[in-house]
Amino acid sequence: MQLGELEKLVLQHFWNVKEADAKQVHKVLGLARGNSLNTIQSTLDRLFKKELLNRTKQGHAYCYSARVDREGLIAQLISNVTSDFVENGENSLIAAFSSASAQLNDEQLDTLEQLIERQRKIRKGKS
Amino acid sequence: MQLGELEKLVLQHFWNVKEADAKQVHKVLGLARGNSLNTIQSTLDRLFKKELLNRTKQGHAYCYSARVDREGLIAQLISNVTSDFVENGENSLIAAFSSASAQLNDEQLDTLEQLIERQRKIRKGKS
DNA sequence: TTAAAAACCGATTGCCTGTCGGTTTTTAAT
DNA sequence: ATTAAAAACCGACAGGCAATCGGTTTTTAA
Repeated sequence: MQLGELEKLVLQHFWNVKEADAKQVHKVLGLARGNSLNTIQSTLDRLFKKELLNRTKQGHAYCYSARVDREGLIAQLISNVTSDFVENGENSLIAAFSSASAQLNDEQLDTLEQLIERQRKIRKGKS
Repeated sequence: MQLGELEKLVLQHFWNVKEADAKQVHKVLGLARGNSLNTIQSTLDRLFKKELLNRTKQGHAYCYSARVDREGLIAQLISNVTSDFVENGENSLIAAFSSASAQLNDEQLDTLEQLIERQRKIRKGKS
């Protein structure tokens, strides 16, 4: 799934703003870029159809909100873009990590290990 | 940078085959898919321009070979697709992992930790 | 020298995002 | 209920890119 520039801007907007209708998004993003309200509406609709935004009829207009957070979208994008190069059963994130681990610095390696430990503890607590 | 289906197939081909000219690629990939030799040539040319394949005049025809290995390409694709969503200095893999860690099973968590350890050892050896 | 092989060029199709104009539907005020 | 405004919806077009290939030029080698 390909994301255009405006789509990316809109997604990032909803990571700051919780919820907004087309008019509000247009005021914040569209005017600065010279987009018409219709363009914003189309973009919101496309993102909704891509299941990246939620929407509900809020009285007059659709009220949109993020359906995935930033980390979730990143995970999804990585999965999409790498899936054709990953064996069956292999997890794309892990494959990606074995591809890119050399680019991480020591500190980031530590961070990742801490995240793993945290996840393990969560599971112990749940079982 | 967007990769089409045929482009992906060609790249994977060159991770198996070391080097080949258009005719050879066509014989292996193109005929099965019903692609003309010209289509294969165009695709090889595009991949060359994208700097994903090398080529050298080998007597009669260009001889193509992979310029990036699988891991390198995966790393590059991840970087491309996530760059608009990660802060400077932040690594997209770590951001993605913090979102997706809950979806990994225990075994995959182990695998990841082993990969981290392996990377650390590589660095010790180098320093 | 020349026929074959390969590269190169240009055109077309199909898909996707961005872009809106115009029409229909919904909402709310009178 | 009527109606004007607001919003959604529909359809169209431009621009970019992959896929596709026919046809022409260039290169190679017999």
